[in-house]
Amino acid sequence: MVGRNLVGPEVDALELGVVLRALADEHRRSVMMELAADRTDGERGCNSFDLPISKQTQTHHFRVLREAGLINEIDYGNRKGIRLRRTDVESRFPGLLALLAAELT
Amino acid sequence: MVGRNLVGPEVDALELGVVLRALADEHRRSVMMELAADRTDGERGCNSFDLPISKQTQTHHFRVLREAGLINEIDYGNRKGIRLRRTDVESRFPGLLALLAAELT
DNA sequence: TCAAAGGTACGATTGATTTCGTACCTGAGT
DNA sequence: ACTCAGGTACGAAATCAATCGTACCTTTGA
Repeated sequence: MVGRNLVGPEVDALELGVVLRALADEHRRSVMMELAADRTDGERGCNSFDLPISKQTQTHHFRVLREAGLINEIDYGNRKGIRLRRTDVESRFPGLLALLAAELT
Repeated sequence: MVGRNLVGPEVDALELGVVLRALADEHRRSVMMELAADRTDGERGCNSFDLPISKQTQTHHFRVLREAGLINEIDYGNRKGIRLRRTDVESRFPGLLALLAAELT
C-alpha cells in the first residue's frame, strides 16, 4: 500500500518555542536523538524506537513531533513510517540536530 | 555591597533535558535570547528584561535558568544580578546560544 | 471473510508547571 | 531608626502535559 503523508508546518512556519517544547520531553527527545544521529535518514517504523510507553501515548508524542515540523509521518493504515525533516530543521535551526546527535551517549 | 554568587551546576553537570525544559518557557526563552544576543556579556539587573509577570514568578523563572546552568545569579540583598554563563553553555552545547540569538527578530 | 496486529479518537486521570497572594527579608537612603 | 524598593519563601489555584482505558479503524494474511 502507498502511504499518505500527514501534514506538518512548512519550513518557514517552524517556531523555536514549539520545537523546544517538543524536545523538552524525554521520550520525544530520545526519538529525535536517534534520528539526528542516523545520517542515512531512512524511513523508520515507529516501533523501532523501543519507547517504554503505551501505543496511545506514542501516537501523541509522534504527533507533537510532526506538528513541531521535526518529522514526517507516513500513514500506511495499519503501520506508520517516521522520517526526519533534516534539511528543513537544519535550514531553520542550524546546529540543532548536531546538538541532539551529540547527546547520544 | 559585594554580591554572593548563587550556586548552579558545574559545566560537566549540565544536562540537555534540563536545559531544554528551561528554554521551553516563553519568558525564560526571551531572557536567554537577549543574553545570547548581547556579546558584551555584562551583568544585568533582572528588571532589565521587562517581563510581564509578577516578581514572585520572575524569581521562579530565574532560579530555573540558574539551576539549568544557563545563568549566574548574584545576590546583592535587595537586588539581583544576572549573567549568562556563555563559555560553559557554549562548551557543553555548542551552537545553542547562536540558535537563541538568531531568534531575536 | 475473518482474525490479528498496528494505529487512532476520545475522554479521564494524574502529575508537573506557571502564576500569584501573603508574609517576610535585605540593603540604600533619609 | 524608619521607610521604601527589590527579592525570597511558602502555599494555593489554575493551567498545561503525559499517560492510559475503551472503543474503533485499517491493512495483511490465513
